[in-house]
Amino acid sequence: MPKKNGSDKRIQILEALNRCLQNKPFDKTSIKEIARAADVNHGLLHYYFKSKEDILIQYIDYVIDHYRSMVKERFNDKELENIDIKKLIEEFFMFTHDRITLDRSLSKVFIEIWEIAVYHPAVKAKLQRAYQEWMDVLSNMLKPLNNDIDLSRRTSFATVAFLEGMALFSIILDTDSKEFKTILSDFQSKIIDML
Amino acid sequence: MPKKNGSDKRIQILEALNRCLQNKPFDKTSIKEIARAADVNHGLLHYYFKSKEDILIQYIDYVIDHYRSMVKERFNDKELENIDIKKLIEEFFMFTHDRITLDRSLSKVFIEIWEIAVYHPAVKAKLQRAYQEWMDVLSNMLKPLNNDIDLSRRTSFATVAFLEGMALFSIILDTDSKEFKTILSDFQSKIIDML
Amino acid sequence: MPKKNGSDKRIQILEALNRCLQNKPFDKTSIKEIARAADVNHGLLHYYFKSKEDILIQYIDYVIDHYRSMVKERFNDKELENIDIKKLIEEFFMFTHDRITLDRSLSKVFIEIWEIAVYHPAVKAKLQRAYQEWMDVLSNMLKPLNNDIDLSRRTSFATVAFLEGMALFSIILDTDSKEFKTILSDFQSKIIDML
Amino acid sequence: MPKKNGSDKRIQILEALNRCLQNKPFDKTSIKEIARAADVNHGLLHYYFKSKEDILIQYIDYVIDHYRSMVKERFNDKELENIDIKKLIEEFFMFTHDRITLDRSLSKVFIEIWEIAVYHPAVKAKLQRAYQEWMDVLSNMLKPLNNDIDLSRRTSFATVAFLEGMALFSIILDTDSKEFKTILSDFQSKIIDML
DNA sequence: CATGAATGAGTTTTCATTCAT
DNA sequence: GATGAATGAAAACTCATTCAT
Repeated sequence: MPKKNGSDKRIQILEALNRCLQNKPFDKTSIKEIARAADVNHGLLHYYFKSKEDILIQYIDYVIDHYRSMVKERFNDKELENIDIKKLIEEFFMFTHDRITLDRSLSKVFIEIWEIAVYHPAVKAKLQRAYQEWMDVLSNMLKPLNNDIDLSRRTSFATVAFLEGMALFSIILDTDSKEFKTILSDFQSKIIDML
Repeated sequence: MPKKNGSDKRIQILEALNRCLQNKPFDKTSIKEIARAADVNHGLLHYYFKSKEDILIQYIDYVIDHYRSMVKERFNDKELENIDIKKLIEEFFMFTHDRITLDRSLSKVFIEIWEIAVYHPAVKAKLQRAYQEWMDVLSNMLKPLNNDIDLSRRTSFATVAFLEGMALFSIILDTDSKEFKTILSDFQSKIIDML
Repeated sequence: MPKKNGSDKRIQILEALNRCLQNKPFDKTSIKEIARAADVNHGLLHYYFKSKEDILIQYIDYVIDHYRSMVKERFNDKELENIDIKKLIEEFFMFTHDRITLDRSLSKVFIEIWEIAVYHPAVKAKLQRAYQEWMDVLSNMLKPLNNDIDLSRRTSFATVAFLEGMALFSIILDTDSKEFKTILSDFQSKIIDML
Repeated sequence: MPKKNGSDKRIQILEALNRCLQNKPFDKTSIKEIARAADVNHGLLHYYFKSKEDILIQYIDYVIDHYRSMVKERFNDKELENIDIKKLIEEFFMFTHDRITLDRSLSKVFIEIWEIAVYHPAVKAKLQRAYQEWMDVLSNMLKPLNNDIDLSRRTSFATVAFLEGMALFSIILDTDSKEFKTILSDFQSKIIDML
């Protein structure tokens, strides 16, 4: 669904918030700052959103949906059905690394969302659903290789946990980028080998 | 006159903050709330700490030091020198799982600290040091097994990333506790096997 | 839509401060008191001014500009060019006495501004400029009478110092008003005679 | 009355306040700052003084008494009775210029006291008494020269006003020190000539 | 839809003052 | 006389939210 640029002030505001979150946590970002970043009048934010919290919720939905649809587009296609499963998993990892784990701007935002989720049940539920989906996609790929549903599920869980840990460390630790990628792909090949 | 009562008001306040952080993020916790939780007058917080931020910084130091010393006590002992290295690593994982990864109250706090670190260079630096130490301890244990410093370092990095991802998921996902522990110990044995 | 009402809230607030300063020094006047005197919500003061200090600075500018323009209007006119110089000086003193030195409300405010200037370089600079202008106007009037620039400048300096001392005493000492005016006009005639 | 150094904590505190007032107005100087400057515990200030305001009042008394006694010592002596009156007045001006008008630290403090006096009747009364005494001393010197009590009083009033205006300008305007002294002594000789 | 003035609750912080030891 | 912990009132300032235009 290509958004006609500027046609939707709502999206414009959510993207402004995304930019703001690169510099400050949500709680320290005022509605006026978001408005300024979105280049709209601050009063207008209350026309499109019923409260500051509502902006946050819609923003989180927006981010999660964005990545959910990215994954869906790439891996739910029919054409993938005939592909070699190991190759598919490899592609999945490549995609995940490049588009998610190594996207620093996204990782920053996710650390923020984690923290919000800890204290905010509705946000927590959203995250749970998103992670569940992610694990399910991976789990379904692993199943054919070992024919053990539980093991596949546990392996997916561990893998996603590892990836999120790596996303965290990509922001918190100032690790050399080459080293970081080596660790990521080492792990990936070990997972594949193990199966 | 030994200052027996009142001498530990500082700790009392930091522990009150720890309790507060189980319910609310730091930014939404007012100084008066911390004071109430610590059962002291709110003005006193500014007697012991120069600002709200100072409370946070001292709290983070307190938490990190607490765990650092726990690890130091357990694994820097001479007696460990003669122990079987595989057994030592196993013990290290058991310790880490029980005292850190599975401590939900601690994990909650750490998600909060991660978020703060993203936007706060001094806090980030503290985290970096703590994680580095943790990785170094593990790395030093792995080295004798594979004689490859770089591999040991990367394995430690991946392991700690995985553990932090698991800590995150212990809070964010409502996973069955048994399943969670299984994933944790599966991973541990795979690591050990690999070496 | 011409902003007729509300457009002058800024002036309204500065004039409220002027009234407040008749009763209390600036530091003892709270923002809420100024707001009450201006009959506006206290939050609004932070909408029009970025801080309490900013109110003060803008107030001082307002006061100084007010008097500067009063003097400019009266003495920078072309028509003055042909007038008898002694008469002009006489008029200048009359104007100064009536509109400045004998304006008790203004003198009160100026004593406050002096004190602030002592510790506040930016305010000090504003005062310096204002006094310099005042001395220059007078100096330019005296010059034709004695053809000595330095003497004119020194006489102006002394005169303005005297007038400010008198303004101070009009507030601090409870001198009989008639006596006070006599001293003022005695001095004026002596200055004129001397030249 | 030589004060045995350190024997009188009260004086020690008042002199600390004097030092503080070189940097900050009284209202912005905290009791703890005064205590630190006096090198005494801040709780002690409330032993020697009943409130912060009491420190201020006693300080003002202390300053005024100090200068009153300086003048008294110098000009109330019998030996002055036989001296040439013009010479005496000259000495009086010299003394005043050197010890009061040109004492920048004192002038700073006096600007502060003026401002306090504006809003504080008791302080105002103290200042009135001090200025009255000063004018009386001068007036009594001038009387023999013109045999007009009223004129002498008015001349004294004007002279002291001028001197205080000059003290003000010595702090507020950054006038060249030589020029400043010239203005001061020019004025002095004109006064003397006039009589 | 858009604007920006207005509101008022809530936050951190300061600090004179008290008081037990 | 000293000390320094403790108290609580009051201050400046922020900001989400409302609303008239």
